[in-house]
Order: sequence, then structure tokens, then C-alpha cells
Amino acid sequence: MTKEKQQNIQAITNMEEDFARWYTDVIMKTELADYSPVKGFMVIRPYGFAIWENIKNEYDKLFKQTGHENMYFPLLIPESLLVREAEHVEGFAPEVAWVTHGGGAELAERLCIRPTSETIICSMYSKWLQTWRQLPFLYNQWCSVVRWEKTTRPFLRTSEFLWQEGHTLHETEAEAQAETMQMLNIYRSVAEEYMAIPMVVGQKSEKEKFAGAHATYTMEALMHDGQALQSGTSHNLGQHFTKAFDIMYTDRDGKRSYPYHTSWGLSTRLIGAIIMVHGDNSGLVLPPKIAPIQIVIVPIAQHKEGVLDKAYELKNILKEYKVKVDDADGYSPGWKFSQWEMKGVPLRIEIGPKDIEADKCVFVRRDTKEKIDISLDDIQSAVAKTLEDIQNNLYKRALDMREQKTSTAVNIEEMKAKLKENPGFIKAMWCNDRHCEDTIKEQTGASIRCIPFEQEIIGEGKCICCGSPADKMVYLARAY
RNA sequence: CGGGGUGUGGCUCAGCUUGGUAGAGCGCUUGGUUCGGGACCAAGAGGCCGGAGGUUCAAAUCCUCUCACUCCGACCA
Repeated sequence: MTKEKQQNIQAITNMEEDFARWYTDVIMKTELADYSPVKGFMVIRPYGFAIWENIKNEYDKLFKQTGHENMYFPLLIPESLLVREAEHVEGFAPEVAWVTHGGGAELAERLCIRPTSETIICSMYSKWLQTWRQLPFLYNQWCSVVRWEKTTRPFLRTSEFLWQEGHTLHETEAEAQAETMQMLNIYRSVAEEYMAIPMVVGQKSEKEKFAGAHATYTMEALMHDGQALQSGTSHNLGQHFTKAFDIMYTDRDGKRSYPYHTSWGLSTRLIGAIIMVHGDNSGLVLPPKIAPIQIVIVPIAQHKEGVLDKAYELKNILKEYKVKVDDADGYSPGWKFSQWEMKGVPLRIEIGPKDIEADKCVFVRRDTKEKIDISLDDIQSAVAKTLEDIQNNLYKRALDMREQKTSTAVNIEEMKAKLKENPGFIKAMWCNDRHCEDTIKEQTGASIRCIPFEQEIIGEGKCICCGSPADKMVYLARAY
């Protein structure tokens, strides 16, 4: 093939050259999503949506296993409800979209398109909750929310995104805290075990916490370019909203009490994380456990006697997996190899006349691009083992990458230098002062991603900014 | 919200300086030969040049305004 032709076909920018373009190229070329006619709003195409469905199904299963039920609340929230909790409005007001007209007439009260549903859900909870015997309330909804964003990027930040929001009520503070942690753990387990993305988990600083929360917990992932991505948050909302919305019940002692409240959410942003953690210059690399197609079978010389039959036979043998036989006529095998590689299919099986004669096939792993001959007798166990290897290897690779991109610093100058030579996480001590937090952000561009549960002491335990004794180690990074 | 970039068949772009109402490659369709890393030949289809004004006998091209997308920074799942 000629050079020009290579370039024409390749079209995915190298990530070393321009990471942002690489990212959008991958999304467009692999047909995960496309831009819509409305600025900041994207269309999720079937291949991208299939990934979301797989993520969603895993989480949904665990939500239900832990006693949660799904429900659905309206898209529109009256302004009077949104403004009930002061911190909350203040946090969200700048990015709310408003509906002012209905059926051509101006509305008496404008309605906001939910940026999140705490307010409308709480207004209903106050109607429903009467007695301690009804607690806990364990509900969740899958929906989309709208936040009018200035700068948007597919999956990472769009004005509308798909997500899940859980909203629970509990009798005691301890139960609410336990729920908050339980959900964060579920978030982390699916992210790590299914998406193969290692997460740093911990608590958000006061500055970074959810508007109206008592405490926010987060899982943070590190992308290939050294930027962090907040990937899921779980909030202990205390009684902030239950008081603001008059949610009261008669407790075990016959007194009127406010319950304790949690909410937790994660979104299609996770798809951005999968792209940016595992992807390479050939395109997507999908972990087997969330790949819409786990195995693609590419027949070679498919017009020849018996080749297609054999391909379908293999598909049938492997029916417990998501298998596609690419029997498209008029495309060369080489073309198909490249296409499916770009789309990140974990395992490709090539089967042609020579293989059939030798009673074998060829496996090609997406993560290592390694080619191996496999006897057809062993195919089932070989597939199981290979997919598991790929899944494990992706996690390990991502973890190595994160560790390689994680440094420590004891003062701001050192932090700047480290971020410059090796962008990624910086572990440092912090005195818990908002002023220091702002200063660090201003001078380095990096924010406190979280105060991790797994603490350690860096250097002599002095705040990276002001040098006073500090009892918290934090992860800092530039973030999406 | 500030700074840059780009809008021409499905995609990537040329044409614009020096106006004369469109071109290439890829993709697509049909037929044939191919088929183990992005095959080849032949014949086709497809565009009022982002939009609105203006200048002109004549505008993709010049002028004004506008819109959209995109990238980089400040704020955010």
C-alpha cells in the first residue's frame, strides 16, 4: 500500500502528537458518538450505547442486590423547589437551563431542566415518609440531566449526559454514612473489575464537594495524558435537604425526626475514562467484560468451500460470548483486521482454508497484538483464558501507568517541576486550609482530587503550600 | 467568558490572492477478478460552496453581519 493511502485510512491522530485530537478521532472513527445540531449535546451511537448498557447493567445488578429499587422522576423542576436548599442553588444556578414557555404561553413559574434531582425527589419524599417503619428509602433512577456547560467534550463534559442517581433516606447518621461508603465501594468494584480502571478513592475537600453535601466521596482515575477524571461520587447529605424539604417522620420514640440522606451518581463520563485509560494509537481497547463485541471472527478467503461454515460453527461453539462473524463481502481481511482493532474488540479469531486443513485457527489479542495458533479442539478453554488474561493485563497496565505517573512533592516548586516532567498525580500533605488549596490551584493548575482513605505521610508532614504541620495527604492533579 | 482555528458531495481537502456559477482522493453503487495485515479493473450516483445582506453584467472567490463546530485557557459529573 502506498504512503498516501496509509495516511488516508489511518486518520487517528497519534496520542503523543495531540492527545485531545486523538480522543475525538477515536470517538468519531469508532462510531461511539457524534456531534448533534445543538451545541454541547452529543448523539451516542449504537456502539457507544452498547458500552453504556453494559456498564449500566453491571451497576444496576449491584444496586438491586443491595436492596435499591429503580424509579423515575420528572425532567422539569419548579424554580421554587430548586431554590429551597441555599448551597445547592448557589452551586447549580450558573449551569441550569430553564423552560419559560409551554404551548406558546409564558409559564407562571419557570421550570428548570434537572441538573440533578435532589430537590424534586425530596419534595416527594416529604409526602411519602410517615414513620420509621418505612425507612430506609433506597431508590435510584437512570436518566439524563442537563448542565449548561461552556466548554464541552464528548463523554467528558456534555451539556446533557446520561447517568444514574441514587437517593436514600436513613434513620441514623451512621446508616447514611454506611450507605454512602457502600455505594462508593460498588462504584469502585465495577470500575476496577469490569472496566479495568484502577481508582483512587477518598473524600473531596470542602471546596470540591457537592453543593449541599455534608461530605462527598469520590473515585478518581488517571488518564493517559496525566489528567485525572472524577469518575463517580457518593454524597452523605446529612440533614441539609431533609430539613429544607420538611421530610419528617415519627421515630421509634414517637418524636418527629428528620432522616439522614445520601445521593450518589455516575455517568457516561466513564466511557471517556475507558477510552483514555486503555486506548492506543490504533484506537479503542475495550476490556472483555464490557466490550459490546468480545470476539470477532474474520474468515479468510470466505468464498472458498467450508470457510464460512467453519466460522459460524466456531461462533456457535462460543455462544456464551458476544461473538461477531465479519462475513461482509467485498472487504479484504486486512481491512477487517484494522477496523475491529480500531473498535477495540478484545480478541480476533482468524479462520481460513489453511487453518481448516490443520484443524486450527489464529488468535490475535487486541492488547498485545500477539498472534497465536490455537487448535480447534482447545478453542473454548483458550478463549476463556485469553479473555481473562486480557482483562487482567489491561488492569495491570493501567495500574502501572498510574503508578508511573504518580509522584510526591513537599513544596509548590517541586510540585510544578514534577508535573512538568511527568504529568499525573502528585501526592502531598495539606493543612486543610481553603486558602492553601486555592493557592496551589492558582500556581500549578492542579486541584485536590481527593483525600484518600489510604493515608501516608509525605516528607516531614508539612503542608505543601504554607509549610505548617498538616495531617492530610492528598492527591493533586490537573483534571477534566 | 477570553484567545486561536475551520465551515466547499458521506469523509479529508484543493479552488479564493488575480470574480466567469465546481474539482481531487477516499468512501458509496453495479459488474468482474481477488482474499493469511487496510486488494485491483471498469462503469456510475452524489454538491444551489454554513446562513443573511451587499458590491458586480457575473460571487465558492471581494465587503459587512451572523451562525455553527472545534482547539487552548478561567469555572464545572
